[in-house]
Amino acid sequence: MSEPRKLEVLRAIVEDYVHSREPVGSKALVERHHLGVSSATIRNDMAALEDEGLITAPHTSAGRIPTDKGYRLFVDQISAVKPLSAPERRAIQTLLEGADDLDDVLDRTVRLLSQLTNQVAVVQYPHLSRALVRHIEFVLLAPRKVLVVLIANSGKVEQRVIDVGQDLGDETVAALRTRFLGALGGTRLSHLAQALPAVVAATPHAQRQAAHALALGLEGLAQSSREDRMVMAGTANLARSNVDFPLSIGPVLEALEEQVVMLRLLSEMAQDHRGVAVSIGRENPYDGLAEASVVATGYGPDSAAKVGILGPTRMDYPTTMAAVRAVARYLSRILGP
Amino acid sequence: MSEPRKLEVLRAIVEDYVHSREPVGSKALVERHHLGVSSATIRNDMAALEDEGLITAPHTSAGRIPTDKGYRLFVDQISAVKPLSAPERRAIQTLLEGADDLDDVLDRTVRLLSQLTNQVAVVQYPHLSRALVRHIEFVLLAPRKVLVVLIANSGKVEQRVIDVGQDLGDETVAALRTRFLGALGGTRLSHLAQALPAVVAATPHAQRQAAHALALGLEGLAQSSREDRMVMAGTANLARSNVDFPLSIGPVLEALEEQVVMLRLLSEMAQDHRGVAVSIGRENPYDGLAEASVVATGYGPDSAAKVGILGPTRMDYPTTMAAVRAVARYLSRILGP
DNA sequence: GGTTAGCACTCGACATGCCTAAGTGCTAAC
DNA sequence: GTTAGCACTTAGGCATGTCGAGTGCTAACC
Repeated sequence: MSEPRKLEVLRAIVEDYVHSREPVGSKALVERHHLGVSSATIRNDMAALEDEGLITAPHTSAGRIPTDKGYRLFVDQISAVKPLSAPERRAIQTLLEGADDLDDVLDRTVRLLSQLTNQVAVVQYPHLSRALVRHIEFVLLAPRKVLVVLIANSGKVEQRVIDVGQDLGDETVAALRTRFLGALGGTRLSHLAQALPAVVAATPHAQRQAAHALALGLEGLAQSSREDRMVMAGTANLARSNVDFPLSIGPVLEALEEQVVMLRLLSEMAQDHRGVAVSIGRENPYDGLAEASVVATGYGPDSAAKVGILGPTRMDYPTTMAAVRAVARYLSRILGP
Repeated sequence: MSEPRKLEVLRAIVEDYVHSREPVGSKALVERHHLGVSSATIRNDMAALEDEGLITAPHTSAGRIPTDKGYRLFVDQISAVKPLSAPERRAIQTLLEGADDLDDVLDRTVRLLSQLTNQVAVVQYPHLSRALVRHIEFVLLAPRKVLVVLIANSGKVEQRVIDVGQDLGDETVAALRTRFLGALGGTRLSHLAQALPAVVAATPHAQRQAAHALALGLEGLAQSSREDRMVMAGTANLARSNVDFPLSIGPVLEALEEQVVMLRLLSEMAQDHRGVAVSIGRENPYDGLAEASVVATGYGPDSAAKVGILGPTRMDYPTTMAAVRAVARYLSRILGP
């Protein structure tokens, strides 16, 4: 029994099953692939693969389907990343280049990626720890409520309403704004937290409380903007692949809606040597995704922000990985300097 | 055959069917409701109701289920809005009062509403045609790219990157900003479009092109912020009520994802005398929602922005309508002055 | 030792036939 | 206008039988 052929059999099983959605048997295998041996031999190989936990039979007399472990081996050792077709590349390029806004870019990206892969696409907002403070604005909404706006030179705008804890007038707010902006304009967002105490300390005693509240607000904005939001598209694709989620797509939708879950998942995934991270079935920390796989990769500076897709474990990994990687590259280029 | 009893029969059918999800027959009807007549009489009434297109039989020997038209009559004439339970009221109040940010308020609102009704909840961002221009900021990102930020006194911030069509320096941008802000600060957003040409006309000839582009950008922001975004929660509820969407929930998810569709739908719905708008099944202009109903109402000033839910036509309308109305009221109160 | 042919066995998928329960529509009597 | 009774329709459950795909095992083969 030769090792290489066993891997070849696994590859064939994965490919056929992904293609047909039906358990694949030994006979069909020798017919569709020219393996050079008889079905009986394949049966022996399959029994070995089953012993190793790489494939499993849904019931006694059915073909085999890959397990999570089988997919993992397939992704890690067997599959080659398929290059995208020329039209696909062109579509990515033209579509993404038409965008102006950051929101617009990300929106187009997820739509594109979901269409390309027929899965749910997600993209995380880019981090901006490297960005500089471009502008700070305080807007008095009510005597004690101030809208704090932080504009970074990267083009990102963050805002939040905070309670300053004391009544303020328009002039005071304007003065505070000038003070903060003068001291902090041009500061790196990542250094904002260290620079803030000095500004607060320098304010007149009467405004100290408000200044403190405002500083906290700004710090929160700089912080939260790091890994806050994500955009999503193509949830309807989940419904189409209804059959692939035996129980229901409910838990999957819940996971997608709980952005915290998805963001943690994305950030915890480690990219492999080819620059793409894959998390398969029960490898996912979240139970609702036990029958789903996530394919993701980083983009932008440090590849810190993530873009990826989510679909059933039974997916075409090589093609999907290629699409995710290609989109991430174009995205990096567009957002790059 | 008495008219009042016929309506009573329809009411009973709707209530039983919503409760049991099974076609309801004449015999079960007289047992569960004390109608004071025999099943044969009910059968005659049901035949009449079927002739009028208010109910229908899935197959020859099954009970009847309400048609869209039947639900419509039920909602319009028969049902009484159920008041919420005291705990529910308290939950709404405490949950919504803990919020600070506008984003936060809307986010909590949809989550709450989706839990309350077990449906998908949507809420549209409040309009700000009445709001005033609080601040305008131009940030030079690249020689020809400027980030335009419009801050309204309502606390809403809109942003967009535009191509100004000519190379600009930092000083020029600062000058333009001062010019625009000076001329437009305090203007109503709804009057912005009228006020802009004068500002453009007053700029030096060398900056005219950029000023024009910036004006267009600002106009777009004031415009788009009207009915731009919406927030959504509870899509997982769709999966739970799988059975109620015979074909698939795919088209429904598509509609929800195409925010334009939902926003138009919401804004086109007319509220009835009780202040709630209901759109049932095929009444919806969008084909994908042929088996869904939308219950919505306005909130905030002029009730211009909408909040509501989407679910299967087979839903508990009275309770749902009560929940939507209650949440809208609390929302108005929180966002009010 | 690895490979192959052959065979008994298992089990899901499908078709058939039968029966029951639910519900209807109609008619004739009240 | 209401009711009782009855013939009729049909979905769904259940038992049964058949078919085909696929497996595991054994014995023979290279």
